[in-house]
Amino acid sequence: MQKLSVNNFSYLSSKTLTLKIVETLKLHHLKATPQRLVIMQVLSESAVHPTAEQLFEQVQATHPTISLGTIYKTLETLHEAGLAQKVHVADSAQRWDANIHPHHHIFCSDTGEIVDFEDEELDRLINNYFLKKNISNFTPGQIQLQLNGVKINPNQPIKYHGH
Amino acid sequence: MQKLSVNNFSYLSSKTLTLKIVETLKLHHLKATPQRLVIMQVLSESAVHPTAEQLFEQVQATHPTISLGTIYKTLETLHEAGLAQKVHVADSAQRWDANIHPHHHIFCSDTGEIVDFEDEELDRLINNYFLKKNISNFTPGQIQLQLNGVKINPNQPIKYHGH
DNA sequence: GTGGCTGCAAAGTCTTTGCACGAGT
DNA sequence: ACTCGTGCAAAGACTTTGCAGCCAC
Repeated sequence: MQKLSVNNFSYLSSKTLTLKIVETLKLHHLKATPQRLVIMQVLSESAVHPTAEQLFEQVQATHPTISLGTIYKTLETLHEAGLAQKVHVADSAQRWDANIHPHHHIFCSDTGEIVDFEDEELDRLINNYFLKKNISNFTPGQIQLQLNGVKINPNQPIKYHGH
Repeated sequence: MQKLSVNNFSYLSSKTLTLKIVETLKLHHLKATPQRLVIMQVLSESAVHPTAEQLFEQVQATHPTISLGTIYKTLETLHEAGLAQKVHVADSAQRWDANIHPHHHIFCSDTGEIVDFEDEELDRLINNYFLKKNISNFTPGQIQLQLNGVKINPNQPIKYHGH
């Protein structure tokens, strides 16, 4: 089945994004409920890799009746459908990423900030390496790299060449 | 301060390992209590990257009076001293690793198994890459790679060239 | 109409905390 | 002796679950 990433459409207007989300949900045989639409939209427009709780707070601003339980269930459902990724970092509740394209993470241990890092050259490098390296009794899948460190100026964003 | 990894001494007899652990603790100005000795010994001899609970069960076999709370506190203390690493994987409580040498992880999403992966060539490759790549407003530290996948034969261990 | 989804609240799991006592230095 | 560490139990944080009613299809 074709997989559509929710947040590869950030150039779209909010209305068009909603349509795209509806389409994506239907492709995965999931009902396009208003709750799911909001949650997916907020997650896909977020840059912070939010926790369920953070997502809940943001969603509440416009949809105060959506419950925290629904956020949890929806995120798990999206994950099972391959529409959201879990991100695991130190000393934090489960965090979420709408970017389902294989990618890496830069993690600031001071602020807890996570920045997506995507680079073909790096992927080629690592993939070539593991092709040479024989790992027996194991079928490799996604490779995820995490670059830990600290921000120099906490008020400025982390950037990298290619952004 | 010199940092000693607890589990770099697996070739040592149990008695010598204990002495090494005492020495390591004192180096870090931590009291060498029997509880800490057992916990460090069990962790350093474990291959499964155990959770606090799993460690507790193993410790109980020989030291039934050590409490779970002490396991948690001890692990956190060891972590702060740089003597134990946290390992974050999907759908699991916090897991622990006595190997504090920078290294990577192979993770089987079927069995939850984690295998340490250490290779100089890979580290050189990645470090060179990030030296070229300019990431601004960020002081990079440890790079951790996780190779996700599934075991082919669940009853056999995962191995790789160089093991 | 029906099956899947939601809201609610309760329960479950994992982890931290406070405190009095005990032990290592 | 003094300070740090431990055991215990309670509390806290995070997440899942059960179920009745509702809504997208």
